Amino acid sequence: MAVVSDTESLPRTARERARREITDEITRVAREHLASGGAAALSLRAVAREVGMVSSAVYRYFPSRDDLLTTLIIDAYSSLGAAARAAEQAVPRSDRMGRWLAIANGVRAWAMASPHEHGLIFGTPVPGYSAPADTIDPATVVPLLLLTLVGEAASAGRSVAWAGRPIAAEVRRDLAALRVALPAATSEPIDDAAAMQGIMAWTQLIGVISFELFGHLQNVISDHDRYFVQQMRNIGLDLGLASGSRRR
Amino acid sequence: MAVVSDTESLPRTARERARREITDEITRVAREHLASGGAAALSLRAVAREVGMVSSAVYRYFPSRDDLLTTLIIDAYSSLGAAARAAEQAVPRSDRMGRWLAIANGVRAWAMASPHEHGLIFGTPVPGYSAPADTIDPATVVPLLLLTLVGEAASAGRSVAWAGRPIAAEVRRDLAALRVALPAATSEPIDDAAAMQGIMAWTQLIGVISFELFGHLQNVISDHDRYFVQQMRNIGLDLGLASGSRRR
DNA sequence: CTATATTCGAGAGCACTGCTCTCGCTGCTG
DNA sequence: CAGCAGCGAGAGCAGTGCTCTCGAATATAG
Repeated sequence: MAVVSDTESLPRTARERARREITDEITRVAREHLASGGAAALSLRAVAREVGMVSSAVYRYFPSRDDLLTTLIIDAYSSLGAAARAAEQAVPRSDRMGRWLAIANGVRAWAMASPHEHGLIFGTPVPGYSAPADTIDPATVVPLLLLTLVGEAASAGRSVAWAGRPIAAEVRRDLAALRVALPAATSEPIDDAAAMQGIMAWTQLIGVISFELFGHLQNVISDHDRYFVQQMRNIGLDLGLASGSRRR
Repeated sequence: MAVVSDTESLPRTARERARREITDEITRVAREHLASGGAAALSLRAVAREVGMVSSAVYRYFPSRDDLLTTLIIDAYSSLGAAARAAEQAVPRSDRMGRWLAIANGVRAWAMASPHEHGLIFGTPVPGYSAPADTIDPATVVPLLLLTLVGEAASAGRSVAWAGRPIAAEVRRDLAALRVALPAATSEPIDDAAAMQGIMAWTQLIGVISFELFGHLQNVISDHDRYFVQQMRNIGLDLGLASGSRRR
């Protein structure tokens, strides 16, 4: 008798197996519909039709359309996190600027390949919906990657461009709480200025991509590829990720 | 016979007068619905009911729901631009850092007061919708305000933190086209690095607000007010807007 | 001033949505 | 093996955007 955890247990009965398969099938079709039409165009009935069920049957698997969307949101976060991680690991760990640019380009490439997924997690939240607890974990992957990177740079004697600038006590408190969430082994604890600028880099990364994707740079930027890496390289320099000798 | 321009002419007949009033009434009610429920909850039928018409009658004034939304988008941009302008003009023109912070706080205050309007213009674009030409003009108010500010700082001998960093030729071309859009009288033409960092400030401004509004800083930042001005002040410093003597 | 043309509101209707409830069938389990 | 829980189908409800037709009010031309 294999002991299995009560969450994510293996399907024992045929019913459970079928349930899992059908659930997967529904989410798979839903993901396709999301990818082609966006969240607003995601119709539970249309998904049901394509799966070969009547709409009411889908409610055996997802109690509401929003729950289906929540699943897709978690999916999107995971997929994004995986893409960023994969991109980073293709670069030698000593090349911190390269890793930052790899993450940035990875996140952007993911967003361009799945614009509606990007819109789903970084765009306007759906009306009655509030992010359930399941989403906060996969959502932290990329920002944690960035903060780790800044921490490593600090360990290597690099400091952030904002180092030494005064920070309000209340903000320091928030940043302190954030510090403990970092994997302490790989880096020395980052200081407040580094955390501040790390979050700004994260915000800027998503901001630039969203601006491009949502059309806010139309008639301004034509060569989005080059503009993006230009912007990201500058941010990377401010983060203290420059290649070459220490302390510039 | 008063000669009137063919666009925005005064209502001459009773019909035209009524048409204008009813159009305004519809947009007014629609704006209320948008404010309380968001774009997704904006129902043409519900608006019609509240105005006291049957739904098909509304189609005499707006050919589709998306056209109603477009009107609301333009409204939102105008309102945002006015808020930013008003906030800036309450600060003495010589205090550039103060003006930047006023704009930033003004934009944020506007977004907090009208979160759904913010989501409408900076969030996920509505499905089949592509921004009509009417929106691009009011949309440029705030970024132009920022670039002007940076230009003035340059005239005063201040330079941007990214000054001197290399910029790809293709990006320079885009930035050159942007330069001509600026009101040349008030400032000397800004250089590429300044334009680059100006757009980054604009992106960061909206990015931070969107992150706050869309809940991406939950469990990270608790004192959003202070965090925001902290972030904006740092950006302001990088923009070369520091108060005090020149060339720090 | 009258006749014609335009504009407009109402109503019915179509195809679609999310969601609920009931009714049998089927597979699991005591 | 009997009974129970899970499941799919179907009908139905309230709502949506949008179209079309039909009188009535209004503007314009003769």
